[in-house]
Amino acid sequence: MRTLKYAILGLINRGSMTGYDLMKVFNMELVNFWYAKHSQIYPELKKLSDEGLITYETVLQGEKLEKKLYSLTEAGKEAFLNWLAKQDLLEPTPKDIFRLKSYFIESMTKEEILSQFNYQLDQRKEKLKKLEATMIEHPYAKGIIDIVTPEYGDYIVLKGAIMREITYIDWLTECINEIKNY
Amino acid sequence: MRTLKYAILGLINRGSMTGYDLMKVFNMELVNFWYAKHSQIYPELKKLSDEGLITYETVLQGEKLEKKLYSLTEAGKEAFLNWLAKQDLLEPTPKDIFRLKSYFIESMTKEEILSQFNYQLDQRKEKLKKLEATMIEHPYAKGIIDIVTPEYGDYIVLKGAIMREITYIDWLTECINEIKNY
DNA sequence: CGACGCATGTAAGTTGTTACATGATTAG
DNA sequence: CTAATCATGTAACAACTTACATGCGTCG
Repeated sequence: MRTLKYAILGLINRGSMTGYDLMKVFNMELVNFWYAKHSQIYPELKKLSDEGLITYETVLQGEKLEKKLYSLTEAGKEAFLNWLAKQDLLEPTPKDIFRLKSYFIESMTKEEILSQFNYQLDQRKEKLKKLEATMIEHPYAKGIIDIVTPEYGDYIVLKGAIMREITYIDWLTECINEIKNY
Repeated sequence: MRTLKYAILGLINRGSMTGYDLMKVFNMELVNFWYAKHSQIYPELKKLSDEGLITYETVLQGEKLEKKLYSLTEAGKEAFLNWLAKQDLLEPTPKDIFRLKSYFIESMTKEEILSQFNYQLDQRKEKLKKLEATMIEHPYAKGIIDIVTPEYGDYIVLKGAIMREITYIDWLTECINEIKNY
């Protein structure tokens, strides 16, 4: 489905970027729903360039270091908007190793189970704390709602990530309590 | 990380199965946290066999149709239990195309946004209904809790899947209301 | 006897990860 | 000056999907 393609087009649509910029955005801002390594990004940029969806101008960083600043062509913008407007069927449920292990819970001792669940819980709580810290910094956290700025997209996906994390924590906690009382 | 390998070992550990059985279990019972096509399962079974983790006996179904009934070797059982007991760091957050599109919400019109979110909501509600119907059928739904049977694993992952779906629906609903009132 | 499900496999292609490879710039 | 970060790429491999390919069993 070439999702990476459209993720890149969408980001460049927000403003011209280099491959390195894209890498940082993927692995810092979008990491809660999409990401990619630079080794996947650079070849994809080459491909999009060949397809005529993006162009670049070479910019000098300092004396020698060349970087490629990409922007969308008209065709690129159109391709992105078509993808965005297309209604998709539900994706297959994401894979989850911890849930898989939980499915096999009968093969663990009570101690092992509690140790596994508590470790998972600690990590999830840590992650939630970081997400909530990001939310506090967010301009929209104060109740300003203007849905036609990029910040609104940032905001709703962040809210979704927090809700998802809380639910995972609730599930772990319920399981732990049930197992403890057994 | 060879997760499919351990998923298969875990399922065969519950009882001898054929490749076809595994396919059905993956795509019906485990589908909420792991799955695989038969084209991935058969080569993996071959590999596990070569590694000495599983063996099979050929069984006749009818007059001519041969099927391979797989079971774990001692080494296979050990490999599975070691994997199960190993504590893992949090996986990267699963990718999600709908959240990605939501991130780019500023490039959609209000009508497009509402249409997208409502379509997603309908599908998610449909899915939740199916999960809840499965839960009603489940022996553990009545409150019997015995954590040392395979059914307990089934039960907690199903509960987790329902909680996850409800949260997704809540998120969509909140977004829709916010956008409607804008 | 026809349709659907059982049963097993391979081939080609896409997506994503890990490792290899190189060099410039900037902040302390 | 040196470590971290900026910057761009390729190669090999692993995981996964789609399509190709075949044939038996069972139910109506």
